[in-house]
Amino acid sequence: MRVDAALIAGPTASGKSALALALAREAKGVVINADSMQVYRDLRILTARPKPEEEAAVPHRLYGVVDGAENFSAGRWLSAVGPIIADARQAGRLPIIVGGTGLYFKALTQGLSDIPAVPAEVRAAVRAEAAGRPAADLHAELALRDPATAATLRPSDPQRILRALEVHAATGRPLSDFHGARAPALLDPGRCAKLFLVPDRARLREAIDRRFDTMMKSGALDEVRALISRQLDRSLPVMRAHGVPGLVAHLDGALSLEEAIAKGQADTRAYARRQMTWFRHQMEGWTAASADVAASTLRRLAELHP
RNA sequence: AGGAGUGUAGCUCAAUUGGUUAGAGCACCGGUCUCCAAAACCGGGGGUUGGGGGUUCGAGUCCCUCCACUCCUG
Repeated sequence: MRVDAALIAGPTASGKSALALALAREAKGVVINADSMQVYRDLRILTARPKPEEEAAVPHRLYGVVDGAENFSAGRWLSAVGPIIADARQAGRLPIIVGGTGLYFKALTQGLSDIPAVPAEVRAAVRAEAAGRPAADLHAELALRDPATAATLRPSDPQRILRALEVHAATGRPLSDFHGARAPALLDPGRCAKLFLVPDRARLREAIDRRFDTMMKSGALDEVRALISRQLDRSLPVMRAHGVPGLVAHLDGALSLEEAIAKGQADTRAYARRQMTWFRHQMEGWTAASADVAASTLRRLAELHP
C-alpha cells in the first residue's frame, strides 16, 4: 500500500538520518526534520545535522532554519511542517519525517490542543516574576489561579507549572480547559509507515560516545566558541543542547576538556534512554525495528514509491 | 627480600572509632509526558565489606593468616 508519509524515529545516534537519506534517494522523497535541536542554525556539528553534501543530494527541510536566539516549540514545528508536507506531496515526493523528538511525532499524528500562542511579552513577564522562586511557591500560586491544572502537576515540576501560569496569564483561562480536545492531526497515522529504531543498548552507548569524539575532532569546540560570542540568554534551548553546557564550562575554565566530553556523552546516553521510554509507551501503532528490519521495510516502501 | 600502607556497589568515597537492616554521588535500569521535550519530573536494583580463621552478646571496624595492589629501603 502506498502511504502518505514515512515516519522514522529512534534514539539519537541510531542511524535514522542515514536510513532516511537512503529512502529519499530511492523513493524520490523529501527528508523533513523532526528534531527539536537540529532546527537551530548555530549547531550543525553538535546536533549531528546532515552534512551539506547530504542536504544537496536530496531535498532536506527544517534543518538549521531557526536562529539560536529564538525559542522554538512543538507548536511552531507543527505549523512549519504542515505546508512542507503538502508541498512535497503536491510535487509527487514522499515526505520522510525523521528525528528523535517524540513530542513532535505525537503532535503530528495526534494533534495538539488548540491553545492560543502565548505572546512573548507575557511569557517573559511570567518567567521574570518566577525567576529564583522555588517550584513549590509557583505551584501554590497556580493553585490559586488554576486549581484544576495545579492538581494534576507535581509541585516539583517548574516547567509545566510555568506553562500553566503563562497560559492562564495570556488567556485568563485554566490550561486544563484547553486540554482534552485535540486539533485534528496533520497526518492520518493509519496512512503512514511508522518505524522506530531499537538498537542494542550497549552498542548504542558506544556509538554515542564515539560520535561525540568525532564531533570534537570536527570542530565542536569552535562551534561552541562562536555560540558563546553571541552572548545569548543561557536558558535558551540551544544553550542546553548536549555538549554545550559542558564545553561552555570548559571554556570558562570550570571543567577539563575530558570532563566536558564525559558530561556531553553522559547527557546524550541519558537522553537516549528517555527516548526509548517515550517510543515504547507513547507511540502506539508504531513498529519497533532493528536496523536490518528497518532497512528492508524501507526498501519495500521505496518500491511502492518509485 | 625487609619496612610501611591500602583493600567497602561498575567507579569515587562514607559508616559517629565495637552497636539496629553498610550509606552517598556518579554510572546503570524503569517510568511520567499536550507548545523550551537534547526539556522538566518521578522511581528502582545493586555489596559474602579481598579469602579463611579467631576474640566478642555483637566485627566493615580488634587479632592471626593467606592473597592482591601501592609506596619506601636494598
